[in-house]
Amino acid sequence: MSVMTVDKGTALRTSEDVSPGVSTDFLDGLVGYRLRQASNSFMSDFAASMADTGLRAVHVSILSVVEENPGVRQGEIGRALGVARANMAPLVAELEGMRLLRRTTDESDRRAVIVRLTKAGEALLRNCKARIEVHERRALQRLTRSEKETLLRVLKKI
Amino acid sequence: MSVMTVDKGTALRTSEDVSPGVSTDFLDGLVGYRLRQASNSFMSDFAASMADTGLRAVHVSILSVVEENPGVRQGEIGRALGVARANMAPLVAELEGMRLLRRTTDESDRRAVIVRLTKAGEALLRNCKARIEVHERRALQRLTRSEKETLLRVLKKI
DNA sequence: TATTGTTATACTCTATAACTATA
DNA sequence: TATAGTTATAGAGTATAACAATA
Repeated sequence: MSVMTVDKGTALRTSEDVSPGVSTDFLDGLVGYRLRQASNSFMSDFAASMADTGLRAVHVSILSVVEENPGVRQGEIGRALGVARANMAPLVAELEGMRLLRRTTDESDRRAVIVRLTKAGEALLRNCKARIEVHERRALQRLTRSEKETLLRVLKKI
Repeated sequence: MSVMTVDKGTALRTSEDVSPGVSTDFLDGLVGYRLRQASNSFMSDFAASMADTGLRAVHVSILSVVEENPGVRQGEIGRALGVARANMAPLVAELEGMRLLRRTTDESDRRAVIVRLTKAGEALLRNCKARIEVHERRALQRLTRSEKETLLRVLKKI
């Protein structure tokens, strides 16, 4: 690269492997920026490891909530996960289409839909959980046990 | 848009006041899940505090990189931020349309576009940085100084 | 009237392919 | 041929409004 910009002084550059010529010092000091970078890299890597199942992260989240709360109402799943009701409908329909869960009317409140895993849903969720454990270990392998615990605890407070 | 003040914003929503009746124990133990929850809540809160400027987070990131690297090429900004070239074009065009930066052809390589902030861009970026400082302090007010430092350091390693 | 779920819609973010103009 | 930028497009995530059935 032949074009040089004006000397910016004594800007220390840590180990940045992306675009070594460009400074991002202000952004690097922001928790919000780092949080989004880490989350995006984590999630895209996870999505790749789940590709052959046909499930995305949100599908696995739903299956996990249904497993822990058999007979939970669809709206409760959405509230627990922060997914709007309008977006829960197609997601749950997809999972039902894959025969991973069944939806039935709640007879004590016929507005509500009750959700339960099928055997296939339980089996696939078990498989996904194993992948998730592998992925978390791999993605966090550069962190000490203490750092992982601190990270989880601190993220809960944000 | 004339004089811009720093907004104090609305109440923060933490991850602790969602659906107490539904168990999410498995997800709660996953760093990937907590990371995404924290990042989403952080970013949506930040977006709200920026709404009246007409800028989104990615716009501010671009302005910040241009400020730190006057005369940087458009493609370099994208590489530094992890934004694909195809997506940089409309983003930079938006900022140019707001008269926050100017694009000129690099005469030493006429394929490339060189970007510089206008006075209005410098002024609005200063305002945005003040908002960001307020937002980071408020979003992380429950963390100790040591926790913030650990969080930043650990996020860099993911 | 309020709530559950559904449909339609829209905007952002991300990613890819095809194109131009320069190198 | 390769690179910088542009345009078009598509999938995923997120959000709101309008609606039907039920409470």
